[in-house]
Amino acid sequence: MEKAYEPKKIEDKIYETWEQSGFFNPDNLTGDPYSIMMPPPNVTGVLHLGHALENSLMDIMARYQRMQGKKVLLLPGTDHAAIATQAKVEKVLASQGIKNPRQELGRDKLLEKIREYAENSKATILSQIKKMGTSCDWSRLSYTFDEARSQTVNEVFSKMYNDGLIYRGYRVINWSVKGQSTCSDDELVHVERPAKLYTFKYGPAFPMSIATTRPETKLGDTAVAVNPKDERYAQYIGQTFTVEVGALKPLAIKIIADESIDPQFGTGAVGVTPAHSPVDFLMYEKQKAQNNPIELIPVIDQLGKMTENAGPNYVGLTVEEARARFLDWLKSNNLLEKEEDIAQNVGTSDRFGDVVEALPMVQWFVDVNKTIPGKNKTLKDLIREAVTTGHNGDQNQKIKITPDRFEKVSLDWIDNLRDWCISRQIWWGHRIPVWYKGSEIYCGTKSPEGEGWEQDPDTLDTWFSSGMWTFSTLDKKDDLKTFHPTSWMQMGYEILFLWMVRMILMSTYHLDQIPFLDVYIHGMLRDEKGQKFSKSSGNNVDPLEVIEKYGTDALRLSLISGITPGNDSKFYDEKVESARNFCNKLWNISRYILSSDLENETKPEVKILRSSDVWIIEKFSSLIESTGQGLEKYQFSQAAERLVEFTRNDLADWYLEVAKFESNKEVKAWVLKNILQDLLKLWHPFIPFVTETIWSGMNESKLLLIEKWPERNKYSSGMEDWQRDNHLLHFNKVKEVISAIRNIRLENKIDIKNKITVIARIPESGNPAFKSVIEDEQEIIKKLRTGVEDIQVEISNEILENAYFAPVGDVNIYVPFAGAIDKVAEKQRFEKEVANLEKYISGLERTLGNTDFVKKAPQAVVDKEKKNLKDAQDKVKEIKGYLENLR
RNA sequence: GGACAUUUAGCUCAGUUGGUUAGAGCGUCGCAUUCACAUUGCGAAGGUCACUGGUUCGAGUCCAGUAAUGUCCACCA
Repeated sequence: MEKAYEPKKIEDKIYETWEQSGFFNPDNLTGDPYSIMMPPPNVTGVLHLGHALENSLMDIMARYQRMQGKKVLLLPGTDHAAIATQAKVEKVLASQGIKNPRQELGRDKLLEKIREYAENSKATILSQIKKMGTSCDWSRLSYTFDEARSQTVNEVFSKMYNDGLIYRGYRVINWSVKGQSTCSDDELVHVERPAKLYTFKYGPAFPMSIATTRPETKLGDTAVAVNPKDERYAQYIGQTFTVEVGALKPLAIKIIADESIDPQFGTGAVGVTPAHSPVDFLMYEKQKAQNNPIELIPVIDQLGKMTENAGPNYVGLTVEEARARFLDWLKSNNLLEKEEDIAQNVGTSDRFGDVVEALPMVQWFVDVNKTIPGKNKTLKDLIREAVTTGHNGDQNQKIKITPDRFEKVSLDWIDNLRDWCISRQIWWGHRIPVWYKGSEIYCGTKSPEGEGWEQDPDTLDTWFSSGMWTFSTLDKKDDLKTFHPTSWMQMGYEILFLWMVRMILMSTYHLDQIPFLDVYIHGMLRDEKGQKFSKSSGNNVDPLEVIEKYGTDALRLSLISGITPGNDSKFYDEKVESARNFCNKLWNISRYILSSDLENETKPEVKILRSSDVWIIEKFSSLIESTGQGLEKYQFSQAAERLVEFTRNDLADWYLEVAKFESNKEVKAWVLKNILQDLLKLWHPFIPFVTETIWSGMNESKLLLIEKWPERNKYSSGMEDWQRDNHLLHFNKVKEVISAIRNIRLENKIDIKNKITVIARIPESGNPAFKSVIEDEQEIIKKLRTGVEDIQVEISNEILENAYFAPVGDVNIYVPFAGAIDKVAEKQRFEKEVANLEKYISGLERTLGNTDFVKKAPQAVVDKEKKNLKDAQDKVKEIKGYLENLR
């Protein structure tokens, strides 16, 4: 074995071995099915650290479950990411001089360009996933835009259409002028910006003033809404006033009542523009439902210009120009009353970046509030059910969200859910499976027979297809039956509403099943300063570079260290570095163990186990349990932390050191060999490459990848509890003694090469029998190792006078080394300790003197406290006695 | 405006159902080194657990309020 672990040399080779073994494919595995669908990365570019984190989490679970003997499917894939990809490619093309790609290239050519880009990006992404060591089944690789997935999209669309859950309607939608497409409510990013709030009157005779930040839209006003309880305006409700503001026709403004109007804000009266405000559109619909309709006048078009309706003075102007002109008109007519600066939240298009315009258009919508035929439930109900009572009230079909606080957030979101606009005017995406011929309309999975049918030019919202990811990917024979609902899903909180909820909607509607049993929400990665990673802030980290420098295992371990569900975490070089160091530590531990003589296949007899053996076996046994539990509860960080602690502190620093002086080679061989093998198994899900490499040096033919998870009972020592406890107690004392000796030596600057004379006694033996003199630290370790009696040494009065006394539990050690002892420092040290102890004692006494405590606290707690008190008092007595002698 | 989260050592974070002396890693400082490992080991210093009040025999932990920071949602025109 090399002196240091060098990941670069082996990682690719190992991944290849795994892949060729066929065990990434569940068809080659047996056992209960366990499935994870990889959230498909967008084909807009390369993977970033967030993806690396996700791959680590998923792969840890997949490998752990595989070692549990399950038939594990981790299904990889990519997402065509409709708007995101088209926007990206258009930007690239623009930078190459094709300023207006849609017009200059046309539909087919532009799609060709995007496809080319997407394929490139896909190839890069897939190779990155492999680099991460992700154990996914490449034979089931999926793409949201491939044949099989598109087929499912058409099927589900048609089904929803036939169920009347998808409709085509004229409604106000979010329109990106820049992208020339709609956006759903969830694709908006709200940005705060300074704006001006203008207060004005439509005309001198109009009974009230209104306030607005968008004066130009007022050319399309058809109502003024007031709160019905507002006495100032109650008399006007129901009246219509005709005003002349320069629009094509005079505006008929009806005064309507609406509860949502805040009488305190502005003038308490709101100009209603049904065509250009989602809120106002709601009022428009409400009025219509109450048979008290108001008009709807679009004054802005899809290019962001004023329409004819806006009047001859405004038609063709941009909204900014129209605004200025309208304000001029208000001013010159003395209608503008106030102008104030306010902060305003505007919705911008997530992908194109421009402020969206609210426009009325004919679009396709998913009706979330309509009763599903034959079900007495709406889509909204289905989503709610899945996270509360369970699908159809079945608790086994309830989605568990970790951490659970996201359940509440989801419920709030569901309550506010409005009809989902699913049609987009971009070209990159699934074409809406609807065909028109004259007034005829056809919806189906394939184009209809006959001539003259024309398909709807629009494409579907990308989330419509990704919502089906958990089942559209399972198109192989029996896969759906075997792997759905999927076992576990992980995602960042930022796509909770965009994706998680839509998967629930699609799966419960289409399959009558929840999409996944468990969902784990992870936080976002931030840089050292807590800032988001992004290209624009220049702090982007390329996972491949990190891998190149430190190795994949180090990256994986650092990513999952220090994270807790749902909370953001910071990522920086030092973290990877220490993970890399750890991998190397594990490598060297193995190197050492494998270089020693391990010829023993049989478990040693209980009676020849030393206390250190019992100790490490017990520690390891509980490690098996805690690692498993940690993973079952998705406490990745904690599980890894415990593993590090065991590997580094317990195994390397204590057991291996002490074992160097172990005389019983057979015991050592069995313990070391077995613990090392099983430790590699525990570590494998986290750091697969280094563990597999070490493993391959021990087991020529078999892969660690499919080894069974260690059994705890293999490490039961088979001894009585009291016996085991004695061993553990003893070894803990040994550790204390060794530590104390180290301290003494260090503090007194005793060279390790000097002989230290150590004299110890066991107080409770009552009659200290001193036997031998021990020569140096390593000798001490050896002696201590074999039994307490061995370190009892003869002590003369002469030695006692110069003795250094360190109380360490029940074992007291005297180190006569007169010349080196700084008595003043020692005195201070002990006085401090006494002070601490006394503080502790007085606390305990207060507690124990409290009758309520004795009555109410559990007996075990009281007893423990009593024992603690006695121990502390004894210790103080001893130290005080020593301090007396010191004078 | 609403909701949620966070606040513990210089930094990054643990702290399971309340149990009395609050932990780790990094960093700092000191020390060690023929050893499987300098990608190492040992040790020390460093914290009124944001603040105020409450519940309790007992609060970092539960409750209420305050402050700071962050995130999400939202139709103040």
